[in-house]
Amino acid sequence: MPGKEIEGVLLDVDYTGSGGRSIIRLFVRTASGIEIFEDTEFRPYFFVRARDTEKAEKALLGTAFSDGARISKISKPKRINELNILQLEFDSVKDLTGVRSEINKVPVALERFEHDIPFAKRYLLDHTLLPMGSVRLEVEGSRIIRAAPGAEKEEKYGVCAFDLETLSPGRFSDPAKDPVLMASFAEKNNAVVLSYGKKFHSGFVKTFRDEKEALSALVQKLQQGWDIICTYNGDSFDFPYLLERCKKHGIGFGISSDGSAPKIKKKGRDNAARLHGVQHLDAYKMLVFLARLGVVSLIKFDIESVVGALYGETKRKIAAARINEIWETGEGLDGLADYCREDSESALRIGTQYLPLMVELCRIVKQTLFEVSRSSASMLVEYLIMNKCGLAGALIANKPDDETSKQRMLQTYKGGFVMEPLPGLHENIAILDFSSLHPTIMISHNISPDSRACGHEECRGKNSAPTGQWFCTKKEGLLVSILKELFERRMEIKKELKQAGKNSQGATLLDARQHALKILLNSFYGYLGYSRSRFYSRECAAAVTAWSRQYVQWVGEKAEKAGFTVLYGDTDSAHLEIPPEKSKKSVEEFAAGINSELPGVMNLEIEGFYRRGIFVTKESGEGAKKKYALIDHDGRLKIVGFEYVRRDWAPIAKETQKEVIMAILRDGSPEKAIGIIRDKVRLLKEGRVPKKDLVVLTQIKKPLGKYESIGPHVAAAKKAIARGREIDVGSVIGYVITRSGKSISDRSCLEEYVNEGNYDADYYIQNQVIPAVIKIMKELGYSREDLVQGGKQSSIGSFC
DNA sequence: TAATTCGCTAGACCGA
DNA sequence: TCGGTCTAGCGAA
Repeated sequence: MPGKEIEGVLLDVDYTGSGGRSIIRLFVRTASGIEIFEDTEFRPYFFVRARDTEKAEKALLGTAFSDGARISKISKPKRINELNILQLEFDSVKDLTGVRSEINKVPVALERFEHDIPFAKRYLLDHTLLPMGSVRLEVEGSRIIRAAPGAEKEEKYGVCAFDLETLSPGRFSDPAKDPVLMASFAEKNNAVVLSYGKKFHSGFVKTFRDEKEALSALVQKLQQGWDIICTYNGDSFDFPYLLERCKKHGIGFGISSDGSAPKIKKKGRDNAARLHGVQHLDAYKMLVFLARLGVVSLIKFDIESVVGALYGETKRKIAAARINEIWETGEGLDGLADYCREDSESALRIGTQYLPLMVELCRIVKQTLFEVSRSSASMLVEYLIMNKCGLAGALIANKPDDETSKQRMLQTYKGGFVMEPLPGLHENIAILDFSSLHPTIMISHNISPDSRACGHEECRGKNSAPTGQWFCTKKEGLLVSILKELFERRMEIKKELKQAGKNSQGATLLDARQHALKILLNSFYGYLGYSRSRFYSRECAAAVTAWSRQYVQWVGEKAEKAGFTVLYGDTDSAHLEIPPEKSKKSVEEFAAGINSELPGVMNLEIEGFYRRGIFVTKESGEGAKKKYALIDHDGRLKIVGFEYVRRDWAPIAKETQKEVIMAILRDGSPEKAIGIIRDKVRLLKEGRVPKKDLVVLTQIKKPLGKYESIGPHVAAAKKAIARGREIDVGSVIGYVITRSGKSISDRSCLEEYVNEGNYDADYYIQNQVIPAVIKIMKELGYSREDLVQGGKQSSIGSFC
């Protein structure tokens, strides 16, 4: 009897245990809400390799494992193109983990494979299903007969967010004692605050009799069939807190699609609040993930800083003590409600903004939003490799043990080539760079651990890296087959995007798609050299960089021969000075010539043309690498590596540097630059510079006790802790150098304890402003003395 | 259970 | 007190 066809959006996969069997559940959003289907047939399994499979099978069946863990079936896997492999199947995940941990009890040598892949992920891999994408099921009742991916199309998701404010009487809030004061709930175009027992005037506040009623109302809102619930730090705070308060009040907190309450799962070092079906997107975790991928660049991750950095809006912060005060006195309640509402609105805004990108990542790597938003670059690559292994009939290589990965960490290899720049001011510059250098080298030279050092003498002759490693030219490597697919898809999408136009209807989706692909493409090279990689190959990583050095240097040589002056180059780029007799067109022709000689998909593109640029000299007299400033023909500045782009310099120094660069590159006026510097020095000396322009931001990267060298940031942090402030590892602190103390560290103090005007002018002149601009002015023939009020005659002392 | 290497610079630290 | 070395953080690609 044929089953019913169901098509919907796959939100989640998990498993339940009933009667000693683990059963896969799919959460699919259909026209009638989020429905749950079960695949009762799919079993947990892993593989073992044995010299003699028959003996191994007997030995496995004859072994007793603890707690009655048992293998339900042993077979030769159809999936794997390798002999000597057995597939061990289990009734439950519990059986699998029991047997897996005691496999060495079996009296024949067995090597385990794919034993650490969680059951739900296993299901997704084996069925090539796309979470956050369309799925097609054949079902009988709620039982799945067949599951397959559906047609690719744009989906809309129901997204909401919530946030809590809690009481914290003189300490951190404790959910066992301290009530939730108010909760906010945001959905598209609407947000409300739920509170109780107090008088509010704002229309968006709904007031209840007590906490229990208010929280019940929140739970009701969260239960309305959402696809995604956003929080900001809900993994560590809002969900665990709400869970406990609901328990205390006897409120049913069954907001998951199966009616169960959120579960706090251990994930790495911290926790994750896991819902079933409906996806919990912790916008904070997502931003940490995106920051590591380089999608966003954020310093601090508290919501106020994030909103400031992403949207340029100042979001005020109400301190915990103030919240308590407002609640107790009843003064300023509407302000607090406002604040609470903004928090959930911000969580929703952040979540919604990056959702298209996240969804594409989910679909490409075939994992859920919950997993992907809490993952890392290496995990994304790993998911892709696992998917490919499944399709290619290959075993997924095991993770290295700690010892192996430690050993790997000690073995490094040579990276990209960085050319020493020609210091000074230059006019008429073109920057050329290789598009996606590392992935295109890998594709074009078939660099993959499984294609290295093949048996063919011919390949050795035709496709050897400068390191001497060679790669097969007959059979495509596994990583390369993945890269090629990603690369080709991205090219297609970019073409579509170009045709449709940046402001067209589907542009957001297409852009998210190409961005996701780009992120993945760029993650592969690093994964080759990553010590915990399943596909680690230092030889491959080194071959990639060796080829990169060869290509970029070759471009430089060609450019010189073509009559350009190579000013600088870093890893994948060449900065060329175009001589007066040459035109932009000659650069285009040069690039076209290079491209006609490049292998495979490698491509050199013109990044841009610039009117003027400056490279500076180090103290040692060499040209400084990774530091330059350019201005294009429309007056747009590009500042790279300079103090201006560094967070651990004071704004006064950074701003002065930018203005000086502007005066020189835009106006061509060193005199103007001198004037700017003198103005700033004068302001500093007169004590008129506001505190905010003096704050240096630095991250505390390890426990304060572990520092061998006590720098200003560590000193400031220690002093702050002595005053009762809490500073965690990872927090970014802002400090100011004050007047009282001997060393710089003695004089450093956390910004919040410093009064306006209390700063060491000498320090800010000598150690911040002057160093930031002197390198630039020196290129124009000016000395330290020239920066001083009164001109060349003055000594350094005159501005001290 | 954080993809890589290359590079700059500051300020502490330490021994003469 | 000076100068060299090392620790530390951050950025480029």
